[in-house]
Amino acid sequence: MTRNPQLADGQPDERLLSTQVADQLRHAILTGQIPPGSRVRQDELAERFGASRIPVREALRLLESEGLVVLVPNSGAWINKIDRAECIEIYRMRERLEPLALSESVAHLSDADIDRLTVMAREIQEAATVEEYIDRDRKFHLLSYSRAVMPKLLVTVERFWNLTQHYRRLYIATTGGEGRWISDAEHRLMIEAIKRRDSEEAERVIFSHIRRTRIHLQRLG
Amino acid sequence: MTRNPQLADGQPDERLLSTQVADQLRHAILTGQIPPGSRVRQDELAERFGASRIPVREALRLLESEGLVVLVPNSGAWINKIDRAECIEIYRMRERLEPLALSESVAHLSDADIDRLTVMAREIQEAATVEEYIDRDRKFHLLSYSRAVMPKLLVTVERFWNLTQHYRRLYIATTGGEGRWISDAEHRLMIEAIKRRDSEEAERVIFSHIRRTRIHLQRLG
DNA sequence: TTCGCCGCTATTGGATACATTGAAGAAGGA
DNA sequence: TCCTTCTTCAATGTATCCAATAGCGGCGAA
Repeated sequence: MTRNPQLADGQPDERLLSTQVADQLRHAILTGQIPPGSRVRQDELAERFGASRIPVREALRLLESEGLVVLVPNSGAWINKIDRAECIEIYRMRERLEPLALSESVAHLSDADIDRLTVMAREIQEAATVEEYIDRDRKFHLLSYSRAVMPKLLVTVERFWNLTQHYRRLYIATTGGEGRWISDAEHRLMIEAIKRRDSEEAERVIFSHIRRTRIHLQRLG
Repeated sequence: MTRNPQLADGQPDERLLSTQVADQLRHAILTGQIPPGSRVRQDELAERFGASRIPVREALRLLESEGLVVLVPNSGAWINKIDRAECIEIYRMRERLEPLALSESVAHLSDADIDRLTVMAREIQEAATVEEYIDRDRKFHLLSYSRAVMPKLLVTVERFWNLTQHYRRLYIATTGGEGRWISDAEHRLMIEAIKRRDSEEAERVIFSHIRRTRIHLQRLG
């Protein structure tokens, strides 16, 4: 009754139906299984997950707070179709926050982490499909930030990645081999800076990396 | 049935009980009416707002996503007692994001806005109580950012202000006249930069302003 | 035809009722 | 006395049911 929430680890209890529904829905959205702009009905989701509408509603509320779903009172829920302007805005926030995440992480990344990053960078280069690429790229960058002891920042960054997932897919699809080559080089430069524990240089590299991608997306419009 | 949510303005419909409950609860938390760390029971809130537990639960979920409330499954809800480390972390994110907000706003602030900022800066100086000070200071800074056409960023910044509200109160209470004098000077420098439409200088001033406050709070620990 | 009004229905919002959890306290033994 | 176990119950999680709303279609008039 008086269990201290400050001591509880942040992991939400997966036994709660609402979080299960939210997790599965989030996954379906991020993989494109449910396309942006499509409407989701509470009844349908409830049936799909074998639950009542209550946990479904709470899941939708959660995903709305993450920006993945748009709820219109008394009307319904839609998968958020993020427009170009919103995507650009998020990229500009990423340009400011991710350098901080990386810089705070650099000192705490283990040698094993760095080896892993090196392997992952190569695997990104070798990705054959768009899906493979964005999945590996995501894991690479999130690992590079992961040792920053700034939990709120990490959650925020991951949310931004989720929101721009579809645009990253677009980026990979529209950039030729040239864009891929530049990204791969930036990844290697970042790893080099990390190896030297040069957090300032790492900041600059990741900033440029995000900014360049943002500008590419801006030009597509 | 097919109303496009993208066109709907972002204002949540206040007629929804859950948002009403959330708004009132948020206000009660920010004013310190409900102290950090205290437990909130769904039944109590439901009775207090004359509603059932369903909208109360949704309100709690919303406030949890804003970081104001901590929910522990099958246990209960507490008002988030933000510890010093979390506060510092948020300040470090603010140091990165608010310069962007200000810089994007500078070009769009009207002359009337700038006059208003000038008046507000004076009113902050003249604030007699801590409550007056933090209220005016909050409105001053949020106005300075308000013309940035980056809605997500503005929402994020306001959330961070909400989360650190109690620590700003602490800051004002612990800093002597000296801290006040420096802040006031920084406000004036910021307005001067805005008047010259010098967004880069404005960025530097607001960065230093937040950073100095953060360091003061760190030293208190 | 086209515009506006009105009732219908699908869908969401909220209330009530039931199930489940887990923490405090009682009871029992070592 | 202290520890373990069981019981109990307060509080949350979920299901079901009812109310309210918004959008659609039909109808009629200009």
